[in-house]
Amino acid sequence: MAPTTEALTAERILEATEEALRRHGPAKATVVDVARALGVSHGSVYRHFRTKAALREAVTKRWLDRTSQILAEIARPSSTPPPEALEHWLATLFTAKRHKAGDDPELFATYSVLLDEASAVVEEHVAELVDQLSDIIHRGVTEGDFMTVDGDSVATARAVFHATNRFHDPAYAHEWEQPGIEAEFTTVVTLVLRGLRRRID
Amino acid sequence: MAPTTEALTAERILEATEEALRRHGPAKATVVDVARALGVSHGSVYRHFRTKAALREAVTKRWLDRTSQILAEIARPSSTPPPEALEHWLATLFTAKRHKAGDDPELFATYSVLLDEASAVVEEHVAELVDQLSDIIHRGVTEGDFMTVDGDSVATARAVFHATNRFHDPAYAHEWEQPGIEAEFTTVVTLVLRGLRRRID
DNA sequence: CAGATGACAGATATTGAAATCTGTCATCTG
DNA sequence: CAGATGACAGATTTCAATATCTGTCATCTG
Repeated sequence: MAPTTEALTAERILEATEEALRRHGPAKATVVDVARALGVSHGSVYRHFRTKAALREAVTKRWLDRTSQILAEIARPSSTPPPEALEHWLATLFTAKRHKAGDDPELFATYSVLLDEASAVVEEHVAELVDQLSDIIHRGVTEGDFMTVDGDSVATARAVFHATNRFHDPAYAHEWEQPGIEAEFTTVVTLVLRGLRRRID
Repeated sequence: MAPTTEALTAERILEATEEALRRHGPAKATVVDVARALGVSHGSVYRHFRTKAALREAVTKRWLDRTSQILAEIARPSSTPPPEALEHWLATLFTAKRHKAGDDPELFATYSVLLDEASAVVEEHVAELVDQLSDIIHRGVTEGDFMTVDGDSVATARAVFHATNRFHDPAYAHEWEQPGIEAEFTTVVTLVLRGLRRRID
Protein backbone atom coordinates (compact mmCIF):
# COMPACT_ATOMS: atom_id res chain seq x y z
CA MET A 1 0.00 0.00 0.00
CA ALA A 2 0.95 3.67 -0.50
CA PRO A 3 3.57 2.75 -3.09
CA THR A 4 6.00 5.64 -3.45
CA THR A 5 8.77 5.78 -5.99
CA GLU A 6 10.84 7.93 -3.64
CA ALA A 7 14.05 6.46 -2.23
CA LEU A 8 13.81 4.76 1.13
CA THR A 9 15.75 7.00 3.52
CA ALA A 10 16.30 6.84 7.27
CA GLU A 11 14.33 10.08 7.46
CA ARG A 12 11.25 8.58 5.78
CA ILE A 13 11.44 5.51 8.01
CA LEU A 14 11.57 7.71 11.11
CA GLU A 15 8.52 9.63 9.99
CA ALA A 16 6.58 6.45 9.31
CA THR A 17 7.65 5.08 12.70
CA GLU A 18 6.43 8.19 14.49
CA GLU A 19 3.13 7.84 12.70
CA ALA A 20 2.86 4.15 13.56
CA LEU A 21 3.58 4.92 17.22
CA ARG A 22 0.98 7.67 17.20
CA ARG A 23 -1.62 5.35 15.62
CA HIS A 24 -0.97 2.07 17.39
CA GLY A 25 0.87 3.02 20.58
CA PRO A 26 4.22 1.71 21.80
CA ALA A 27 3.02 -1.83 22.53
CA LYS A 28 1.52 -2.52 19.12
CA ALA A 29 3.59 -0.48 16.67
CA THR A 30 5.67 -3.10 14.86
CA VAL A 31 8.44 -2.94 12.30
CA VAL A 32 6.08 -4.73 9.93
CA ASP A 33 3.58 -1.88 10.38
CA VAL A 34 6.22 0.67 9.50
CA ALA A 35 7.30 -1.28 6.42
CA ARG A 36 3.69 -1.71 5.32
CA ALA A 37 3.04 2.02 5.64
CA LEU A 38 6.05 2.68 3.42
CA GLY A 39 5.11 -0.01 0.93
CA VAL A 40 8.33 -1.97 1.42
CA SER A 41 9.27 -5.25 3.06
CA HIS A 42 10.31 -5.17 6.70
CA GLY A 43 13.73 -6.47 5.66
CA SER A 44 14.37 -3.10 4.00
CA VAL A 45 13.81 -1.27 7.24
CA TYR A 46 16.54 -3.39 8.83
CA ARG A 47 18.96 -2.11 6.20
CA HIS A 48 18.70 1.36 7.81
CA PHE A 49 18.29 0.42 11.50
CA ARG A 50 20.02 -2.57 13.02
CA THR A 51 17.20 -3.36 15.45
CA LYS A 52 13.73 -2.26 16.39
CA ALA A 53 15.23 -0.77 19.55
CA ALA A 54 17.66 1.35 17.50
CA LEU A 55 14.77 2.60 15.39
CA ARG A 56 12.78 3.60 18.45
CA GLU A 57 15.79 5.25 20.01
CA ALA A 58 16.26 7.36 16.90
CA VAL A 59 12.62 8.48 17.10
CA THR A 60 13.04 9.26 20.79
CA LYS A 61 16.21 11.25 20.23
CA ARG A 62 14.49 13.33 17.58
CA TRP A 63 11.65 14.12 19.95
CA LEU A 64 13.98 15.15 22.77
CA ASP A 65 16.15 17.18 20.43
CA ARG A 66 13.22 19.40 19.50
CA THR A 67 13.04 20.52 23.15
CA SER A 68 16.81 20.85 23.52
CA GLN A 69 16.94 23.15 20.53
CA ILE A 70 14.28 25.51 21.84
CA LEU A 71 16.11 25.71 25.17
CA ALA A 72 19.51 26.16 23.53
CA GLU A 73 18.16 29.37 22.07
CA ILE A 74 17.43 30.68 25.57
CA ALA A 75 20.70 29.46 27.03
CA ARG A 76 22.71 31.27 24.34
CA PRO A 77 24.58 34.35 25.56
CA SER A 78 22.40 37.44 25.22
CA SER A 79 21.74 40.76 26.85
CA THR A 80 19.29 39.12 29.28
CA PRO A 81 20.77 39.01 32.80
CA PRO A 82 21.60 35.40 33.80
CA PRO A 83 19.07 35.22 36.68
CA GLU A 84 16.26 36.13 34.30
CA ALA A 85 17.62 33.83 31.61
CA LEU A 86 17.71 30.95 34.08
CA GLU A 87 14.17 31.62 35.21
CA HIS A 88 13.03 31.85 31.60
CA TRP A 89 14.85 28.64 30.70
CA LEU A 90 13.24 26.69 33.57
CA ALA A 91 9.80 28.12 32.85
CA THR A 92 10.12 27.24 29.17
CA LEU A 93 11.16 23.68 29.98
CA PHE A 94 8.23 23.28 32.35
CA THR A 95 5.75 24.80 29.92
CA ALA A 96 7.02 22.71 27.02
CA LYS A 97 6.73 19.48 28.97
CA ARG A 98 3.39 20.41 30.41
CA HIS A 99 1.99 21.09 26.96
CA LYS A 100 3.38 17.88 25.54
CA ALA A 101 1.72 15.99 28.38
CA GLY A 102 -1.56 17.90 28.40
CA ASP A 103 -2.23 18.47 24.72
CA ASP A 104 -1.96 14.87 23.59
CA PRO A 105 -1.85 12.57 26.63
CA GLU A 106 -1.79 9.39 24.56
CA LEU A 107 1.21 10.48 22.53
CA PHE A 108 2.91 11.64 25.69
CA ALA A 109 2.29 8.24 27.30
CA THR A 110 3.78 6.65 24.21
CA TYR A 111 6.93 8.73 24.47
CA SER A 112 7.13 8.05 28.20
CA VAL A 113 7.38 4.35 27.38
CA LEU A 114 10.04 5.05 24.76
CA LEU A 115 11.96 7.14 27.29
CA ASP A 116 12.02 4.23 29.73
CA GLU A 117 13.38 1.95 27.03
CA ALA A 118 16.13 4.31 25.91
CA SER A 119 18.04 5.25 29.05
CA ALA A 120 21.22 6.09 27.12
CA VAL A 121 19.37 8.57 24.92
CA VAL A 122 17.76 10.16 27.96
CA GLU A 123 21.08 10.44 29.76
CA GLU A 124 22.58 12.19 26.78
CA HIS A 125 19.63 14.58 26.63
CA VAL A 126 19.91 15.37 30.33
CA ALA A 127 23.62 15.99 29.88
CA GLU A 128 22.85 18.49 27.12
CA LEU A 129 20.34 20.32 29.27
CA VAL A 130 22.71 20.41 32.22
CA ASP A 131 25.35 21.85 29.90
CA GLN A 132 22.98 24.62 28.90
CA LEU A 133 22.17 25.36 32.54
CA SER A 134 25.83 25.31 33.35
CA ASP A 135 26.49 27.91 30.66
CA ILE A 136 23.86 30.24 32.09
CA ILE A 137 25.17 29.77 35.61
CA HIS A 138 28.75 30.28 34.55
CA ARG A 139 27.79 33.53 32.87
CA GLY A 140 25.98 34.52 36.05
CA VAL A 141 29.12 33.97 38.06
CA THR A 142 31.17 36.00 35.59
CA GLU A 143 28.70 38.87 35.70
CA GLY A 144 28.62 38.80 39.49
CA ASP A 145 25.00 37.65 39.92
CA PHE A 146 25.60 34.05 40.99
CA MET A 147 27.80 31.99 43.22
CA THR A 148 28.15 28.24 42.58
CA VAL A 149 28.35 25.44 45.13
CA ASP A 150 32.00 24.48 45.69
CA GLY A 151 32.98 26.66 42.72
CA ASP A 152 31.68 23.95 40.38
CA SER A 153 29.21 25.30 37.86
CA VAL A 154 28.46 21.88 36.32
CA ALA A 155 27.67 20.28 39.69
CA THR A 156 25.59 23.34 40.55
CA ALA A 157 23.75 23.10 37.23
CA ARG A 158 23.02 19.44 37.93
CA ALA A 159 21.67 20.42 41.35
CA VAL A 160 19.38 23.03 39.77
CA PHE A 161 18.16 20.43 37.30
CA HIS A 162 17.51 17.87 40.05
CA ALA A 163 15.85 20.39 42.32
CA THR A 164 13.33 21.12 39.56
CA ASN A 165 12.78 17.45 38.58
CA ARG A 166 9.18 17.60 39.64
CA PHE A 167 8.53 20.11 36.88
CA HIS A 168 10.16 18.35 33.98
CA ASP A 169 10.42 14.63 34.75
CA PRO A 170 7.60 12.79 32.92
CA ALA A 171 7.17 10.61 36.00
CA TYR A 172 5.41 13.61 37.56
CA ALA A 173 3.29 14.46 34.52
CA HIS A 174 0.08 13.51 36.31
CA GLU A 175 0.70 16.32 38.83
CA TRP A 176 1.09 19.00 36.16
CA GLU A 177 -2.64 19.52 35.83
CA GLN A 178 -3.26 20.18 39.52
CA PRO A 179 -4.37 23.73 40.38
CA GLY A 180 -1.51 24.94 42.62
CA ILE A 181 1.26 23.64 40.38
CA GLU A 182 2.21 27.02 38.88
CA ALA A 183 2.66 28.52 42.34
CA GLU A 184 4.67 25.51 43.48
CA PHE A 185 6.91 25.86 40.47
CA THR A 186 7.46 29.53 41.20
CA THR A 187 8.27 28.81 44.84
CA VAL A 188 10.89 26.19 43.98
CA VAL A 189 12.44 28.44 41.33
CA THR A 190 12.53 31.36 43.76
CA LEU A 191 14.21 29.20 46.38
CA VAL A 192 16.78 27.91 43.89
CA LEU A 193 17.52 31.37 42.51
CA ARG A 194 18.00 32.71 46.02
CA GLY A 195 20.41 29.87 46.61
CA LEU A 196 22.39 30.84 43.53
CA ARG A 197 22.48 34.58 44.14
CA ARG A 198 25.77 35.96 45.36
CA ARG A 199 25.69 37.17 48.94
CA ILE A 200 26.47 40.84 49.38
CA ASP A 201 30.02 40.95 50.77
CA MET B 1 -2.14 -24.71 59.37
CA ALA B 2 -0.41 -22.89 62.21
CA PRO B 3 -3.56 -23.09 64.37
CA THR B 4 -3.33 -20.51 67.12
CA THR B 5 -5.82 -20.17 69.92
CA GLU B 6 -5.05 -16.44 70.13
CA ALA B 7 -7.83 -14.04 69.17
CA LEU B 8 -7.86 -12.82 65.58
CA THR B 9 -6.94 -9.14 65.78
CA ALA B 10 -6.32 -6.51 63.10
CA GLU B 11 -2.75 -6.42 64.32
CA ARG B 12 -2.19 -10.15 63.72
CA ILE B 13 -3.75 -9.89 60.28
CA LEU B 14 -1.45 -6.99 59.39
CA GLU B 15 1.58 -8.99 60.44
CA ALA B 16 0.51 -12.00 58.41
CA THR B 17 -0.17 -9.75 55.43
CA GLU B 18 3.29 -8.22 55.63
CA GLU B 19 4.75 -11.70 55.75
CA ALA B 20 2.65 -12.84 52.77
CA LEU B 21 3.76 -9.79 50.78
CA ARG B 22 7.38 -10.46 51.68
CA ARG B 23 7.08 -14.12 50.64
CA HIS B 24 4.92 -13.92 47.54
CA GLY B 25 5.27 -10.33 46.33
CA PRO B 26 2.48 -7.84 45.66
CA ALA B 27 1.09 -9.61 42.60
CA LYS B 28 0.62 -13.02 44.23
CA ALA B 29 -0.09 -12.27 47.89
CA THR B 30 -3.80 -13.02 48.27
CA VAL B 31 -6.29 -12.67 51.08
CA VAL B 32 -6.62 -16.44 50.99
CA ASP B 33 -2.85 -16.73 51.65
CA VAL B 34 -3.14 -14.46 54.65
CA ALA B 35 -6.09 -16.40 56.05
CA ARG B 36 -4.30 -19.72 55.50
CA ALA B 37 -1.20 -18.44 57.35
CA LEU B 38 -3.43 -17.51 60.28
CA GLY B 39 -5.37 -20.78 60.17
CA VAL B 40 -8.71 -19.05 59.59
CA SER B 41 -11.10 -18.75 56.69
CA HIS B 42 -10.68 -15.75 54.40
CA GLY B 43 -14.15 -14.60 55.40
CA SER B 44 -12.77 -13.83 58.86
CA VAL B 45 -10.20 -11.46 57.43
CA TYR B 46 -13.02 -9.51 55.81
CA ARG B 47 -14.51 -8.95 59.26
CA HIS B 48 -11.51 -6.74 60.10
CA PHE B 49 -10.80 -5.14 56.71
CA ARG B 50 -13.57 -4.22 54.30
CA THR B 51 -11.51 -4.96 51.17
CA LYS B 52 -8.16 -6.32 50.10
CA ALA B 53 -7.24 -2.74 49.13
CA ALA B 54 -8.01 -1.51 52.67
CA LEU B 55 -5.84 -4.26 54.11
CA ARG B 56 -2.94 -3.32 51.86
CA GLU B 57 -3.39 0.35 52.64
CA ALA B 58 -3.15 -0.40 56.35
CA VAL B 59 0.11 -2.28 55.77
CA THR B 60 1.43 0.59 53.67
CA LYS B 61 0.49 3.20 56.23
CA ARG B 62 2.29 1.25 58.95
CA TRP B 63 5.43 1.10 56.83
CA LEU B 64 5.38 4.81 56.09
CA ASP B 65 4.62 5.70 59.69
CA ARG B 66 7.85 4.05 60.84
CA THR B 67 9.78 6.61 58.79
CA SER B 68 7.58 9.54 59.84
CA GLN B 69 8.20 8.72 63.47
CA ILE B 70 11.96 8.69 63.16
CA LEU B 71 11.84 12.04 61.39
CA ALA B 72 9.38 13.53 63.87
CA GLU B 73 12.06 13.04 66.51
CA ILE B 74 14.46 15.21 64.50
CA ALA B 75 11.85 17.84 63.66
CA ARG B 76 10.95 18.30 67.33
CA PRO B 77 12.14 21.56 68.86
CA SER B 78 15.60 21.13 70.37
CA SER B 79 18.81 23.03 70.98
CA THR B 80 20.05 22.16 67.47
CA PRO B 81 20.02 25.28 65.26
CA PRO B 82 17.30 24.98 62.57
CA PRO B 83 19.71 24.96 59.60
CA GLU B 84 21.51 21.95 61.05
CA ALA B 85 18.25 20.30 62.04
CA LEU B 86 16.97 20.71 58.50
CA GLU B 87 20.14 19.25 57.03
CA HIS B 88 19.98 16.37 59.47
CA TRP B 89 16.30 15.75 58.72
CA LEU B 90 16.91 15.63 54.96
CA ALA B 91 19.97 13.42 55.34
CA THR B 92 18.09 11.05 57.59
CA LEU B 93 15.20 10.80 55.13
CA PHE B 94 17.59 10.09 52.28
CA THR B 95 19.57 7.53 54.26
CA ALA B 96 16.44 5.77 55.50
CA LYS B 97 15.01 5.47 52.00
CA ARG B 98 18.30 4.43 50.53
CA HIS B 99 18.69 1.65 53.05
CA LYS B 100 15.17 0.43 52.55
CA ALA B 101 15.83 0.28 48.82
CA GLY B 102 19.33 -1.16 48.98
CA ASP B 103 19.09 -3.65 51.84
CA ASP B 104 16.11 -5.62 50.56
CA PRO B 105 15.36 -4.61 46.96
CA GLU B 106 12.56 -7.12 46.54
CA LEU B 107 10.69 -5.88 49.60
CA PHE B 108 11.26 -2.32 48.47
CA ALA B 109 9.85 -3.14 45.05
CA THR B 110 6.84 -4.66 46.78
CA TYR B 111 6.24 -1.52 48.79
CA SER B 112 6.73 0.63 45.70
CA VAL B 113 3.80 -1.20 44.14
CA LEU B 114 1.71 -0.72 47.29
CA LEU B 115 2.60 2.98 47.28
CA ASP B 116 1.30 3.34 43.72
CA GLU B 117 -1.96 1.68 44.74
CA ALA B 118 -2.52 3.82 47.81
CA SER B 119 -2.25 7.42 46.65
CA ALA B 120 -4.36 8.75 49.53
CA VAL B 121 -2.08 7.15 52.11
CA VAL B 122 0.98 8.55 50.36
CA GLU B 123 -0.53 12.03 50.18
CA GLU B 124 -1.22 11.94 53.90
CA HIS B 125 2.33 10.81 54.57
CA VAL B 126 3.77 13.57 52.40
CA ALA B 127 1.57 16.08 54.21
CA GLU B 128 2.99 14.88 57.54
CA LEU B 129 6.55 15.23 56.34
CA VAL B 130 5.87 18.69 54.93
CA ASP B 131 4.40 19.66 58.29
CA GLN B 132 7.58 18.56 60.01
CA LEU B 133 9.70 20.53 57.54
CA SER B 134 7.45 23.50 58.00
CA ASP B 135 7.99 23.36 61.77
CA ILE B 136 11.76 23.39 61.36
CA ILE B 137 11.59 26.24 58.86
CA HIS B 138 9.23 28.25 61.03
CA ARG B 139 11.60 27.87 63.95
CA GLY B 140 14.43 28.98 61.68
CA VAL B 141 12.52 32.12 60.80
CA THR B 142 11.80 32.84 64.46
CA GLU B 143 15.44 32.38 65.40
CA GLY B 144 16.59 34.62 62.54
CA ASP B 145 18.35 31.95 60.45
CA PHE B 146 15.81 31.54 57.66
CA MET B 147 13.59 33.58 55.40
CA THR B 148 10.63 31.90 53.69
CA VAL B 149 9.33 32.46 50.17
CA ASP B 150 6.40 34.90 50.26
CA GLY B 151 6.33 34.63 54.07
CA ASP B 152 4.68 31.22 53.74
CA SER B 153 6.51 28.54 55.68
CA VAL B 154 4.24 25.71 54.50
CA ALA B 155 4.68 26.59 50.82
CA THR B 156 8.39 26.93 51.43
CA ALA B 157 8.48 23.55 53.18
CA ARG B 158 6.71 22.01 50.22
CA ALA B 159 9.28 23.57 47.90
CA VAL B 160 12.12 22.10 49.97
CA PHE B 161 10.44 18.72 49.85
CA HIS B 162 9.93 18.91 46.08
CA ALA B 163 13.45 20.19 45.45
CA THR B 164 14.81 17.08 47.15
CA ASN B 165 12.41 14.64 45.49
CA ARG B 166 15.24 12.88 43.73
CA PHE B 167 16.56 11.78 47.10
CA HIS B 168 13.41 10.40 48.64
CA ASP B 169 10.93 9.54 45.89
CA PRO B 170 11.02 5.75 45.28
CA ALA B 171 10.73 6.47 41.55
CA TYR B 172 14.41 7.44 41.71
CA ALA B 173 15.53 4.48 43.83
CA HIS B 174 17.55 3.01 40.98
CA GLU B 175 19.79 6.10 41.03
CA TRP B 176 20.57 5.83 44.74
CA GLU B 177 23.34 3.29 44.22
CA GLN B 178 25.28 5.40 41.74
CA PRO B 179 28.70 6.59 42.95
CA GLY B 180 28.27 10.39 42.86
CA ILE B 181 24.88 10.39 44.54
CA GLU B 182 26.09 11.50 47.99
CA ALA B 183 27.83 14.52 46.49
CA GLU B 184 24.77 15.36 44.41
CA PHE B 185 22.62 15.20 47.50
CA THR B 186 24.96 17.51 49.38
CA THR B 187 25.00 19.98 46.50
CA VAL B 188 21.21 20.18 46.30
CA VAL B 189 20.91 20.53 50.08
CA THR B 190 23.56 23.26 50.10
CA LEU B 191 21.73 25.12 47.35
CA VAL B 192 18.39 24.84 49.15
CA LEU B 193 19.84 25.90 52.49
CA ARG B 194 21.47 28.92 50.87
CA GLY B 195 18.09 29.75 49.42
CA LEU B 196 16.51 29.63 52.87
CA ARG B 197 19.18 31.58 54.74
CA ARG B 198 18.28 35.12 55.66
CA ARG B 199 20.21 37.75 53.75
CA ILE B 200 22.26 40.04 55.90
CA ASP B 201 20.34 43.34 55.98
C1' DC C 1 -25.35 -13.69 69.80
C1' DA C 2 -20.52 -12.31 68.51
C1' DG C 3 -17.69 -14.13 65.72
C1' DA C 4 -16.30 -17.67 62.40
C1' DT C 5 -17.39 -20.41 58.35
C1' DG C 6 -17.50 -21.89 53.50
C1' DA C 7 -20.50 -21.98 49.29
C1' DC C 8 -21.23 -18.94 45.80
C1' DA C 9 -21.25 -15.28 41.78
C1' DG C 10 -18.64 -12.29 39.34
C1' DA C 11 -13.96 -10.50 38.56
C1' DT C 12 -9.18 -11.46 37.76
C1' DA C 13 -5.20 -14.33 36.77
C1' DT C 14 -2.94 -18.34 34.65
C1' DT C 15 -1.87 -21.31 31.05
C1' DG C 16 -0.75 -23.33 26.79
C1' DA C 17 -1.67 -23.50 21.89
C1' DA C 18 -1.84 -20.58 17.87
C1' DA C 19 -0.63 -16.29 15.70
C1' DT C 20 2.49 -12.67 14.97
C1' DC C 21 6.80 -10.43 15.22
C1' DT C 22 11.97 -9.80 15.02
C1' DG C 23 16.15 -10.30 12.87
C1' DT C 24 18.87 -13.07 9.32
C1' DC C 25 20.17 -14.35 4.98
C1' DA C 26 20.17 -16.67 0.44
C1' DT C 27 18.18 -15.02 -3.54
C1' DC C 28 16.43 -11.81 -6.79
C1' DT C 29 16.15 -7.47 -9.73
C1' DG C 30 17.00 -3.00 -12.11
C1' DC D 1 26.20 -5.09 -7.72
C1' DA D 2 23.56 -1.98 -4.46
C1' DG D 3 19.57 -2.42 -2.70
C1' DA D 4 15.20 -4.92 -2.01
C1' DT D 5 12.84 -9.22 -1.07
C1' DG D 6 10.42 -12.83 1.55
C1' DA D 7 11.06 -17.48 3.69
C1' DC D 8 12.55 -18.89 7.90
C1' DA D 9 13.83 -19.91 13.09
C1' DG D 10 13.34 -18.46 17.44
C1' DA D 11 11.20 -15.03 20.51
C1' DT D 12 7.17 -12.71 21.87
C1' DT D 13 2.27 -11.79 21.95
C1' DT D 14 -2.58 -13.00 21.70
C1' DC D 15 -6.53 -15.44 22.93
C1' DA D 16 -9.73 -18.35 25.00
C1' DA D 17 -10.43 -21.94 28.24
C1' DT D 18 -9.58 -22.93 32.99
C1' DA D 19 -8.39 -21.96 37.60
C1' DT D 20 -8.14 -18.91 41.38
C1' DC D 21 -9.45 -14.98 43.91
C1' DT D 22 -12.53 -11.32 45.99
C1' DG D 23 -16.29 -10.04 48.52
C1' DT D 24 -21.04 -11.44 50.24
C1' DC D 25 -24.05 -13.74 53.06
C1' DA D 26 -26.96 -17.45 54.97
C1' DT D 27 -25.63 -20.59 58.27
C1' DC D 28 -23.23 -22.51 62.07
C1' DT D 29 -20.93 -22.77 66.80
C1' DG D 30 -19.06 -21.86 71.52
